[in-house]
Amino acid sequence: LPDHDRQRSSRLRRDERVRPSVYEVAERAGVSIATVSRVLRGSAPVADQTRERVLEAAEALHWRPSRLARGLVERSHGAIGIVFPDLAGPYYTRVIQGFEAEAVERRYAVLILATHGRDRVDELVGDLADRTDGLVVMGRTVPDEFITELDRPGVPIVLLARPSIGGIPAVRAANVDSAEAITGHLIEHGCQPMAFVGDPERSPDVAERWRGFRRALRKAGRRAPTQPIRCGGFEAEHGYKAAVELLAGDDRPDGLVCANDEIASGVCRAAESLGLHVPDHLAVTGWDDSPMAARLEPPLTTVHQPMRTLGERAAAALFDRIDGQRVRTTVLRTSVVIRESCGCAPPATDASDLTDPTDSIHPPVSTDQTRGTR
Amino acid sequence: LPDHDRQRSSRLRRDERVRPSVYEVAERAGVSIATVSRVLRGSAPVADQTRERVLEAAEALHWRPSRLARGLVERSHGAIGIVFPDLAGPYYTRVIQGFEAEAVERRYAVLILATHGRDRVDELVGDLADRTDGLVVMGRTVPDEFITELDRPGVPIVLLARPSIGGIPAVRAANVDSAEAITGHLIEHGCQPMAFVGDPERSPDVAERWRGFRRALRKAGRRAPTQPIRCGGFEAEHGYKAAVELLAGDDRPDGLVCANDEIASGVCRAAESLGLHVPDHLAVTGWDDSPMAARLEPPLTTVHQPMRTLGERAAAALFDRIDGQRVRTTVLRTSVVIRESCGCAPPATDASDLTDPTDSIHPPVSTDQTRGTR
DNA sequence: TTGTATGCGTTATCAC
DNA sequence: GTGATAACGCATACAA
Repeated sequence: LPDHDRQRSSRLRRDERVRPSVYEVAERAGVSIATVSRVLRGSAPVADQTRERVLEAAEALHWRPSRLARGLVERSHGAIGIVFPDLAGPYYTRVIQGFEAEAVERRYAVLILATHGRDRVDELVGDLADRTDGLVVMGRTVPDEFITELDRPGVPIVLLARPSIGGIPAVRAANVDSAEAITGHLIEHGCQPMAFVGDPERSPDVAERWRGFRRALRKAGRRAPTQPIRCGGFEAEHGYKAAVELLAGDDRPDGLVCANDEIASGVCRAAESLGLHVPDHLAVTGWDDSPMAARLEPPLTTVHQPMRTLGERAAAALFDRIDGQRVRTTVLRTSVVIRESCGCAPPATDASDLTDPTDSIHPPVSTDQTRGTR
Repeated sequence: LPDHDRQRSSRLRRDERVRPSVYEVAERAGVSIATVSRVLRGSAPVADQTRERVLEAAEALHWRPSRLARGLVERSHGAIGIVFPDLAGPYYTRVIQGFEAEAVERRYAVLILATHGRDRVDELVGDLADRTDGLVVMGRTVPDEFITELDRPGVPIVLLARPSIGGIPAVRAANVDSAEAITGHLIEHGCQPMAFVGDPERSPDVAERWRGFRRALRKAGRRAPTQPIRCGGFEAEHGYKAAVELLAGDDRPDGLVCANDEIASGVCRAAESLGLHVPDHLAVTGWDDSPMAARLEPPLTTVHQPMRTLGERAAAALFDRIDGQRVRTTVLRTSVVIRESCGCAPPATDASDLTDPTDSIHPPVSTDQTRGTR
C-alpha cells in the first residue's frame, strides 16, 4: 500500500496549484498531521518549538484547514440560514441586520435565500437546509406541509413573522391588538367609512392586521367591511393604484388603514393627485415605522415594530434550538406611533424627528402619543 | 477489521436519532452505497427496479446526502459569498438582490457578511473564504493587503464598487465623469460657491465623485474647494448635521453635490429648517437614484447607477473566475437624472413618477433630461 | 447493471 | 508531547 503522505507529495509535484492539506504542512514541519491539527485547534499541548515549525509551514504553504472536512467530522456547518420572501424594502433589510449580527456574534456564517417569484422553492430551501445547522423561515415563503418535514433532527427551524405550526417555535410581532388600536384611533377621529388596504393572503402579518382592523370596528358598534382593498403587493405603487381607484368612486372612505408604510405612502400620493388633502379629507395610517414614515408629508401615523430585534430574536431562538433547548414562541411588542396623517396636530418642531427611528429607541420618541400592545 | 456497514447499523440501534447515511439507505435497499449514490446523482444507469427500492429506502429514512461530504469529495462548496460594509439602505439591498438572483440561477448558495463596525475583519472574511468557492468584496470592507492574500487559488475574488488591485478584477459604476457632469449642471445653473458633501476616505466611490466634482470646477475655470464637507456617514442625519453647520456660516454655498441620496435628503431638510428654499436658495444633488429620490420635495436631481446590475455582474464575473476564465474589470454606465432640486423646472405631471425607478428602466424615464457617462 | 475499494481533509482516540 | 489510525459521509475508478 502506498503511503498517504508520499502519494500527496508526488501529486503536488505534478501540479503545484493544488490546495495544500494537513499532509503537506505536516511533512514540511516534520511532524504528524495530528500535531498540525493540535496546533491549529489548540486542542492539546504542543511544545513551543514544534508549534513554531508548524505555524511556519502553514504560513509558507498558505494552508488553511478545509471547512468541509472539519464540518464533516464535527457534524456541524457553523452556519445558519434565513429564508425571505423577498430581499427588497426596509423591513427585510432590518431583519437581516439583526439576524446577521446575532450570527456573527456567535461566529456563525449566514446564508440567505429569497423565494419570491421562484419555482421549486422546496428544492431551494431543502438545499439550504443541507448546508446549515438550522433555518429561520419567514412568513409564507414555504408551504406549511414542507415546513414540518423540513424540521427533522439536525435541522431545527424557527418561524419568523408568522404563527407557529406543528410545534415549531415562532418569533413575531403583535399585530391584532395594535391594528385594533390604530383603527380605534381613526374611529376617534371620526373617520367613516373606513377601509383596510392590503392583501391578507399575502402574509400572516397582514392577515392579523386585517383581523384587528375589523375587530376595532365591531367593538365600536360599526359594520366592518367584509373585504379588504387588495392591492397586490407591498410597495408604494400598489397602494397608489388601489387608492386611485378607490378614492375616485362614490361613498369613498375617509379613513384608510394600510398594511405597511410603503402602501400608505402610495395612498397619500394618490390622494394628493386627486386633490384630496391628508389628513383633512382622508386619514391614512401605515405599519412598520420605516425610516420614510417620519419624513413623509404629512408625517405618517403608523405602528412601530422592532424589525431588527425580530431578526436577532429569531437567530437567538435558532441557536437555542441548535443547542438542544426547548424554545417557545415569542411575540414582540409593537406600538402605535401618532404623527399627523391621522389628523392629529403636529408636535412642536424638533430636529430629532430627522434621526431615523431605530430599534434602539424604545418607545419611539418622535411622537406625541404612544401606545404599546402585545 | 469490523465491517463498516455492520458497525454503523449497530450504532444506529443504540441511538435511533442519529442522522442516517448512505450506509443505512444501502442496507435497507439491499444494495451497495455506490448504487445509492448513482441513483441520487443520476451519474450512471441503474435498473428501474433497483432505483425504486433505493428511493423508497431514502424516503423512509428521511435521508438526504450530506453536503459536507459531497463538497469534500467534489472539492466544491456550491456557494459564493459577498462582503458588504453594511447591510442598511437601498443601495446594498439592491446589490444583494442582483447577486442572489444570479447565484440562485446557477444553483449556488449565498453567504453574506457585513464588516462595518466589527473588529477582526480579516478573520471573518477569511472564514467566509473557507466556506465558499469565491468571494465578492465590496468597497473598503477589507484592507488591500489582505485582499491580495485572500485571492489564493481556490478562492477567486471579484471586487465591487472599487478599483481593481493586484490584477483582481472589479465591477463598478462610472463615478468621475458623472460627477463632473452633474457638477457642471449646477455650474450652468449659476451656483457659486459650491461644495461637495461626503467623505472620500470612506469609500472609493465617493473619492471618485469628489474628484469629478473638482474637475468640473477646474474645467469651468473656477477654484475648486480643497476639502469636501465631511459628514461622517451615508445617512440622512449625517447630511443634516453637516448642512446645518455649513449653511449657517457666512459665504454659504448655493450648490451642494452630495455623495448619495440619503445625505442629500438630510441636506434638504436642514435647508428647510433654516428657512432656505431648495432649489431657489440652494441647489442640491444626490447619487444612486434610490426610490426616495423621486419622492422627495423637491424631487432630487441625482445620478442613476444600476445597483442591481452591479450585484449581478459581480456574481457573473465571479462564476467566470470559478470556471477558470480570465475576467476583466468592467465599468457600468451611470446617468445624470435631472429633476428639480437642481433648479430645473418640473416636468408635466405624470403618475409614472411614482413607480420606483428600477434597473429595468434604461435610461431612467422619470426625467426631462438624461446624460449617460462611462 | 452492480459491487469493492479508495480518497477527499479533517478531528479525535488511542497508544507510546 | 507526539504519532498512528480510525472515523466522518460521500463519489467514483475499477472490477465483475
